[in-house]
Amino acid sequence: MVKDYGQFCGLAKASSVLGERWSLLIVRDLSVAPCRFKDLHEGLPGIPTSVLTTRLRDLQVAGVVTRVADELPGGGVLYTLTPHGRALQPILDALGRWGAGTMTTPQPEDVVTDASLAAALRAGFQQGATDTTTSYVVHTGAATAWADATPDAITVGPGAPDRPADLTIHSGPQLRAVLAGELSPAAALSSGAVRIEGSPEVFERFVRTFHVPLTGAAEAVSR
Amino acid sequence: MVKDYGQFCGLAKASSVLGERWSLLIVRDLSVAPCRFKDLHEGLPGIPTSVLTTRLRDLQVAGVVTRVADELPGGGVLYTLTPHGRALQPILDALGRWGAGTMTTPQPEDVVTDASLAAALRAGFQQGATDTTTSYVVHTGAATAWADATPDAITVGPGAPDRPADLTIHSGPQLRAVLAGELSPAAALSSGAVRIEGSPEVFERFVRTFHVPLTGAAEAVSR
DNA sequence: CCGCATCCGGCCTGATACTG
DNA sequence: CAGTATCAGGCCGGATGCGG
Repeated sequence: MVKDYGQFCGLAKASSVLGERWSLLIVRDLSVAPCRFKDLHEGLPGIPTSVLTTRLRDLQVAGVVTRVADELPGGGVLYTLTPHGRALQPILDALGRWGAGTMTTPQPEDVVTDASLAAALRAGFQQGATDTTTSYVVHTGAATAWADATPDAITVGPGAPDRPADLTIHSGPQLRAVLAGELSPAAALSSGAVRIEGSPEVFERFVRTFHVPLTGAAEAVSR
Repeated sequence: MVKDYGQFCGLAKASSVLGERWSLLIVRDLSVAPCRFKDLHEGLPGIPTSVLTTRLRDLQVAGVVTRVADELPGGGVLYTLTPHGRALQPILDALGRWGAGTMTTPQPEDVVTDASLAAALRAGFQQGATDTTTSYVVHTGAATAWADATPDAITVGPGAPDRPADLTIHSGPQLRAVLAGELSPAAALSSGAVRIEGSPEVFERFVRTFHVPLTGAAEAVSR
């Protein structure tokens, strides 16, 4: 079904499963929370429904995704990661950090979705950066996600949680610069780039806990 | 130039750079050794030269690859990974281990290249599995690669080295089963599936040092 | 509505041939 | 050696339709 590379190589097999357009982002969204077809379609602006259908089927065949009936009212179908698919999470997080290393200012058409924000928080989590347990809610652009951080574990999810958080953050894309260390938390707050509900000390802890540095890698092309 | 996903997300950016067909395998080959155009073309059976040209150009623009004149006699052009590209190595190794978890017997048309064999050895290296330093040469199918293993570091390369190794291994695809723990080193030797130049004790050390278990993840598809 | 299947224009891939 | 040129076929992107 899926196009292979004709090599007996783990990376080649992985690439034939995950290398097609949209596949990695589908797994990303499912790694944050089980999704219905509609959730995936809305969280992946631009994906045609036919391609989403094909990818979900191929990911099932590859043993990455399962399709189960939704028990919640309204019915529908829930897509979930298998254990094999869940094993991709740390790899996707590492790839996300790598890709974030060259991200500074978003392109005009760049959007942030709930799932991508949650995945970014999970990827940026610095184990041992703090010795307390804190709950966060982050709003940036039209996206919302929550994170519960303990000293050595992180739990994230899309959207807003039911319970109030220790710190709620409202920001635009400048949050990227703060997490990269390019903009100090104090400056971000005083300039109004970031608005918080909670104490500035907890915001500084947030910045320490989720730190994604810039690696600035774009180099000249010789041609 | 490269197609983007319109998301301000590290994983989406990484996917637009590495997600196109052949890109990951090009980076894999370059992570093992600098390559000339011809080396890449021969190490990636089936890739059209036009696609290879396009990918190399896109990877240069993304700051992953550099193009330099070869100093060696005969001249030519050498492609190398930038520091940003080299940062992908542990991620590719992890992806390779993930993909290898479902690999058992190769398809009839599956080949093994020097670079993929070297990358597989690097990916399978178990830090701390041994307290000695050993040099290996592995032949499997038409591919050859070498590895120098210290207790906590691995160096690999394609082809055969100049110096003789502590252990030389000749095998077919059964080596995969041995490294997965499905076939004991002793059984592999006595059955003739693996032939070695060196001591069986060192071969057992090899198997401990490069261990890639099967995770068997293929699941039923509901439809 | 939700989860697809179908259809169509256009771009990309894959194969071959050819050039500096 | 290191690519460019060309072309058929397949996949992607976008719109529409349809059964439960």
